[in-house]
Amino acid sequence: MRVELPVLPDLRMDLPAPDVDEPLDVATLLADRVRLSILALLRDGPHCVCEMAAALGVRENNVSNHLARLREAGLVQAARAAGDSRRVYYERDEVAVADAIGTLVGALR
Amino acid sequence: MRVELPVLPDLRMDLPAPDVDEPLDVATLLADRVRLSILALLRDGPHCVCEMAAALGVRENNVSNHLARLREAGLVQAARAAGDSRRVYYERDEVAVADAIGTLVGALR
DNA sequence: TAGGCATCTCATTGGTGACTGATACAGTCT
DNA sequence: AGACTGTATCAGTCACCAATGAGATGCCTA
Repeated sequence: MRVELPVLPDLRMDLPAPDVDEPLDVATLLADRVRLSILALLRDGPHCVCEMAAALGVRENNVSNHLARLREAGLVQAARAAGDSRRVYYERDEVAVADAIGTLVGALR
Repeated sequence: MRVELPVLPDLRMDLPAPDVDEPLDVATLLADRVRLSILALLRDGPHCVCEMAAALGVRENNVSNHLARLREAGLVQAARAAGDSRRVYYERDEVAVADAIGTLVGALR
């Protein structure tokens, strides 16, 4: 859809490039089906790696790889199960998730 | 950081995969430096292709490619300049941008 | 009309990142 | 101890997507 502008603006060839490094990191982190699904799965409480791998139909080491990236970003935390500490349960850091969203939204508003 | 869980949850290997198709599309669209920068540049009013290309230090056809994707997603609109209709000014569709953000945020909350 | 400018389109190519496979590590059970 | 489960790590491979290059289109000016 194309609308006519009322006046001809003069060219501004000196615009500064916006700093999008941080929001870009957030968007890049979210722009993967497995990672985004993990964060969605963890909305309603912690889950272990094997549960998430089964839910998403991907292999456990693959999930583990993505969890490592979410961990490094601070969006999730790991906790060994008390009864069987072979299993590692992950939960979202809600504050960090909210911060990340805020960073991304802040770049657009 | 690793905290012990109080009890051992029983495994839930039947979790449904969350539907993240739409929020994933949004995140994928934002997860590019040029596209995210374009949306940031357009916060304070319309700009033409050459202005944005200069600001971002990339070639015009490259910017045009990314604008085409943002257009298809409905996030920006094109308008020929009234005085010199060679130039095409782009502006954000604020409603569509807000919707896109809402879609992405909704997958995480 | 010709020539130049601004933008668009599209096929090709290069680089980044996700998946794989193998291996290592941590914990459980007999 | 040894076998097994669950998770983590890492190098290698492959697919996808952004940048490029060439060409086309639309508009302006002389």
